[in-house]
Amino acid sequence: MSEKHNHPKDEEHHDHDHCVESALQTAEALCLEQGQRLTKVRRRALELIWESHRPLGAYQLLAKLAEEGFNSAPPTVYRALDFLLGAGLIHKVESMNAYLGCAHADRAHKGYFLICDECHNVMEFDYQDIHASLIDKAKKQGFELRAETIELTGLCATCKSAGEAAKKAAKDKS
Amino acid sequence: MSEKHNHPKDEEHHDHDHCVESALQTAEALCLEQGQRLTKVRRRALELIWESHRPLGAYQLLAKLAEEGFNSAPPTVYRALDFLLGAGLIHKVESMNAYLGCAHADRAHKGYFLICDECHNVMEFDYQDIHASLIDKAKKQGFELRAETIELTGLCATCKSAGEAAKKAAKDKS
DNA sequence: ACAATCCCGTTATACTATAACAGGACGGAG
DNA sequence: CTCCGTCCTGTTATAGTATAACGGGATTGT
Repeated sequence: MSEKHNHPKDEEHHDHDHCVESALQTAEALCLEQGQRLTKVRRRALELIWESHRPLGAYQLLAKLAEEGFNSAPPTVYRALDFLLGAGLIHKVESMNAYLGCAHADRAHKGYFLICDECHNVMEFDYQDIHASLIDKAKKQGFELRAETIELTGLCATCKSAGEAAKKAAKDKS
Repeated sequence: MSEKHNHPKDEEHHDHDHCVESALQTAEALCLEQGQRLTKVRRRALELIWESHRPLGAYQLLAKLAEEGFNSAPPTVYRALDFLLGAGLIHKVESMNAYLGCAHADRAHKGYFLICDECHNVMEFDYQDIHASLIDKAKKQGFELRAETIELTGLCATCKSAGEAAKKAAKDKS
C-alpha cells in the first residue's frame, strides 16, 4: 500500500532509468488517449523531473532545460508544469514549492507525501482508506472534493538514525 | 467533530468579535504560560488575521499593519507570522500562501482544511481518526512525524448550489 | 489552402520570502 | 539600580516563485 519513491538509497535497489522510461511511456499513452500533445519541452521536463531524485523547483528545472537549449524564460517551465500537472503526470509539493513525478499516473489516485525535513527526500504513498474517509467527510459537509494536498513532514528513518547516532557521539565526547 | 470557521455566512450566526476576543485571550494565556512575549505587532497581527473572514496573505496583512503605523517592510510581518505559527496560534495554508487563525490553539490538534476554489473560504476541521491513522502509517515506515499539511480543495456547499443554479438558468435560456 | 486552435518566444511585472546588520527594549543577576 | 545578555524591531537589499500580456509560428481538421 505504500511505495518508496525517489530515494537515493533506492538507486541500489532498482534501475532508475527504467522508472523514467516507464513514466514516459505512460505519459505518451495517456496523451495519445486524451488527444493531448506531449511536445518536446513537456516531454523533456517530465524526464528531468523523473531523473531528479527529489522534488524539483520550477527554476531548477528551468535551468536544466536552458542548458539543453530550450528557452530560458519562466513561462516556458510553468507552461510545461501546468500541462503535466493537469494531466496528472506530476504532483506539486505545496509545502516545498517543488514538483515531483507522479508514481501512479496510470490509475486514479491521490498523492500523499512523506517529506523528510533533513534530506528533503519524498516518499509518495497511496492510502485508499484515508482517501475514502476524506471524501466521505467532505461530502457530509456538502463539499465537492476536487483535489487533496496531504503532506506529512518529519524525519525519515535514515536521517532519524543518523541524528541519533550523532547525538550519541556528542554525548560520549562530553 | 467538525467546525465551521471564518465563513461570511457565519456572521449571521455568531458574534465574530467574540471569536477574535477569545482567540486573543487564549493567545495571551498561552504566551504567559510559555514565557513568550505577545508584543504589539504580534498581537495586532493575530487580531487582523482573525478579523479577516478568509486566509490572509502576508502582504495583505503587512498592508493593514502599515495603515496602522507599523513598519511596512516585509520582515515585520514575516517575523510576526513566524512567531504566531511557532506558538500554534495560526496555520499556514500552503496551497494558498495564506495564513489563518487557528481555531483550537488551546488544545493539541492538527489543522485540516476544506478550501473552496470559488469563494476561497476555508473551513477548518479536526479529524482525530485520520490523524491517528497518519501517525500510525508514518511510524510503520520509521518516519517521525512533525507536521501535517492536509488541504482539501473543491466547491463548498454554497458555491456548489450557486453554480448549479447558474447552470440551470443558462440552460433554460438556450 | 484555409481557418481555428494550440503552443511557444519574449518582455515585463507581481507576488512571496529571507539575509544581514544595526539599534533599542526588556528582564534578570548582581 | 545598573549592567549584561537576550530578544525584538528597523532598515536595506535581494532571493525565489509565478503570472500577465502580446505576437508569431506550428498543427490539425476541413
